[in-house]
Amino acid sequence: MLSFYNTLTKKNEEFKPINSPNVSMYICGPTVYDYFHVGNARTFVLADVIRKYLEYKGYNVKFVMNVTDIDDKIIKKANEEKNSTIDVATKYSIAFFEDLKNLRIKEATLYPKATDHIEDMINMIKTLVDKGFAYNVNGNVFFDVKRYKFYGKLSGKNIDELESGARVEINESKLQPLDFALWKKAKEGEPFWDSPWGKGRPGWHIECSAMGCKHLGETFDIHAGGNDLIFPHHENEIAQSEAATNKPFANYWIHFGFLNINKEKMSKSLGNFFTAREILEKFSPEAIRLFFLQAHYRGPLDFTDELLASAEKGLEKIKNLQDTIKNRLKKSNQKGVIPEFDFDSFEQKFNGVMDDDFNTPQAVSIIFDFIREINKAIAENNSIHIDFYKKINNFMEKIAGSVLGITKDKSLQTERDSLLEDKLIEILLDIRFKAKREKNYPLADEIRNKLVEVGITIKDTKDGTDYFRDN
RNA sequence: GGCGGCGUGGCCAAGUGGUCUAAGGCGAAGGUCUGCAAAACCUUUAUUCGUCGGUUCGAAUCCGACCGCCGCCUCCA
Repeated sequence: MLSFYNTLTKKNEEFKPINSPNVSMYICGPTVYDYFHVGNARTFVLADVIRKYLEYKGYNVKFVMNVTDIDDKIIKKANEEKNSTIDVATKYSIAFFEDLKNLRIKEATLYPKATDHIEDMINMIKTLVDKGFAYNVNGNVFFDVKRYKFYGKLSGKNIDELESGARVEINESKLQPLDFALWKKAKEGEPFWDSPWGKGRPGWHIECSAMGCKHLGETFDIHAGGNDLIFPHHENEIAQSEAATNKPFANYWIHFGFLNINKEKMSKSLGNFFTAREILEKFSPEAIRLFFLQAHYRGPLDFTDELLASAEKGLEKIKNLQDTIKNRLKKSNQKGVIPEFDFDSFEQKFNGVMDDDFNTPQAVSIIFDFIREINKAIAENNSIHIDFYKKINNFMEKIAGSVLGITKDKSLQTERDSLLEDKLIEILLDIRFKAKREKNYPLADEIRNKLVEVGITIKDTKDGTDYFRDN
């Protein structure tokens, strides 16, 4: 039974989809005005793992991630780069998709763009104006937070206290400072769309409401995003959507903890950030994912090169096992033994911890326990039946691969392997084996060293010599 | 000021009332295997969970106080 923490109710709840086995899930995607940073990457990877775990459990997940392609920051960037907002958005959208792919994040079912949904947003704003939840001041339309009596229910904030905080921008035209823009009047030279309130563009919050409702329904299952979106973004989404539809917007709200630099939030506005693509140049996507998954999704996590390096090191354990399996699958015969091994109990443990608020650190520890036991089983037996390796491979692919994404990427592997290369290596290993048998160690070592020079490492084992290519 | 979170071994990080003398990864030390390697495996590395009190038969886990750190309340994953 899967249960996880719901920000809306502030407790763990059993997950009951509206229309099982279908699950509707929305995650706030990027505003494409720059490359996204590692903090964003954490959110995207974690959402990816949750989505994949749901799929692993048999749910059919409709996973929607929006792309905000019109917004103040894009306009600003366009001015800086002396470019059009469309060019800026296009450039960084392309980069966004590349980075997602490089992080081994599964493609969403849909990536709706804000500019493709202006009509839907205008309609929702119209409804809000008609119902008296929103008001127009000179072509700017604001949501009246006082009219929506549950305002603050997600973030646990109270309107009056927020006002006394006095950090909210003073804007003469608003009824109260917390009111937020649904529609912004276009200034000179800014991109605009026609609307009943004149030329302008949508406010930031309305797009998620409009696109969520359109693609997932007025009420959907899961809405996820980073911690800092709880207020005001998600609070505002709830207010708008529920005021417009009279229905609950999303049933479960999941929020991810921050990635910090020296205990401080990594953010574009603080300038202490690394882009995901920078980090991908230094570390493998699997190591980055492992690093994220070794901490709980709701807590903060400090980011340093040292920590990434230790994740990269840990990942080698996984890779080494995969390499071993790959070798054995190639040559193991049908005659060896099949060691006793309880694959099911590992899978059950994995399910158990993931069902409990997606405890990925424990899930990872189970993978490592599994690897240790498997390595032991392999070491203890002289000749192992190929079926055993197939089972190991299936387990790893199913759990560590498909759900967590911390196994070595297969597509990369197959590209690098050529049959001819394999045969040549095997010929050399055969010669080396004979040399060893005749105690001609200088020749044996020479072969090994020469292979290392071209990026092939070999390991002598009870079942012959394994070899693998360095990545 | 309001709201929320956190403080566990050298580092990272699970665990939230008994199975905890506390998982897993990294690091360190020793060992097994090997012609030597590599990998793997084994052993050791927190009788202790920020501090001080309390509740309880029993607490890292609940309560209180204190110390320290961080986030949201403004665009932000």
